[in-house]
Amino acid sequence: MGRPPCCDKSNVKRGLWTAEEDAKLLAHVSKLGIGNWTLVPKKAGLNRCGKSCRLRWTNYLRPDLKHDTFTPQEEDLIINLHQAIGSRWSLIAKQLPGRTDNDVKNYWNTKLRKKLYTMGIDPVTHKPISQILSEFGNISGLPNNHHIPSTNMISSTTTTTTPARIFYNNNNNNIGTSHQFQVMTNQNLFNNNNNSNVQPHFFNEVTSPCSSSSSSHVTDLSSPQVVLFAPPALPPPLPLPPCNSNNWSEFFLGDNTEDQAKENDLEGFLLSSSSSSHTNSSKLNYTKLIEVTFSYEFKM
DNA sequence: AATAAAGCCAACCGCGCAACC
DNA sequence: AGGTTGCGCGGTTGGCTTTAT
Repeated sequence: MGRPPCCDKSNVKRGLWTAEEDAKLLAHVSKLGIGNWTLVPKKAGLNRCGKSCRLRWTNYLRPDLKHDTFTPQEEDLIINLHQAIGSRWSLIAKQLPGRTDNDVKNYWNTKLRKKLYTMGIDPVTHKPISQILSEFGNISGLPNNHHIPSTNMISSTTTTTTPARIFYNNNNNNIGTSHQFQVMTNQNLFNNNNNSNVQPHFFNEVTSPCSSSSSSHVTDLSSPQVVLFAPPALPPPLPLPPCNSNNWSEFFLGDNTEDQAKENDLEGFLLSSSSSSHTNSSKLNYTKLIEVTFSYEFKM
């Protein structure tokens, strides 16, 4: 009963692929195309699991893949989409021609999360870290000013001159408006009389309740050298969907197949908006996506 | 130059769902 | 109808490379 096993896992090679193995797989797929992956290793003369072959092809050998570094436009798009839909890497990758979900995921984990931290933004919620700390103070019964920096001050460990761009949905037809975060070094800070009441603040890592990252990716923010200033009056934060995949399914599926159809609409929207140029259209697409997610948020 | 720490990314793991028998 | 596997996905890890001390 059922399908036959794809391979004998105890007898297949694992680990890094050699150039020879790559050549065999490439030759096989180029000649015969992608069929049943479980049959590929045998036909291609590879001592690998079919699943391993599929991953090698989709993440590395596919001829349409880009192997160069991510462009600033791609970075923007990833950040915006991550804010909108979370870590749904396959959907995000579909918006980036030539990039795989693994590429996007790795780039996010190694570069973009740190970049957002540096800009004083929590990469999970995309809220200013100061706001999270403030909310945490409220939740834990602490007064907002108890060991918490003022709401427009965020500390970080590295220096940068890259402005933070956050898009908020204030549910008032201003979707897509941006706020610039001014990045100041300590030297700038203490030369700035207008901010003389602001003191550098030390705090430990801010963890998200739905962070699923391994501990090896902890970011230490205990030695602030840079202070970020957010606008004094932040617009309402973006309501975020549930964070784990199960909740996402519930989030979309909600009650019945009608919601499933809406999820398909979302995916259809993402696919239809795919473009090799992410300059102006990416922000437009993103704001459209926010509107979609909001319709679900408010339905619950 | 040697060693440790951090960065990076390819590959693996495990899960949910659909397909298959 | 129900057990099993294939596929696709997000999360995690191993190990190589780069950087710092």
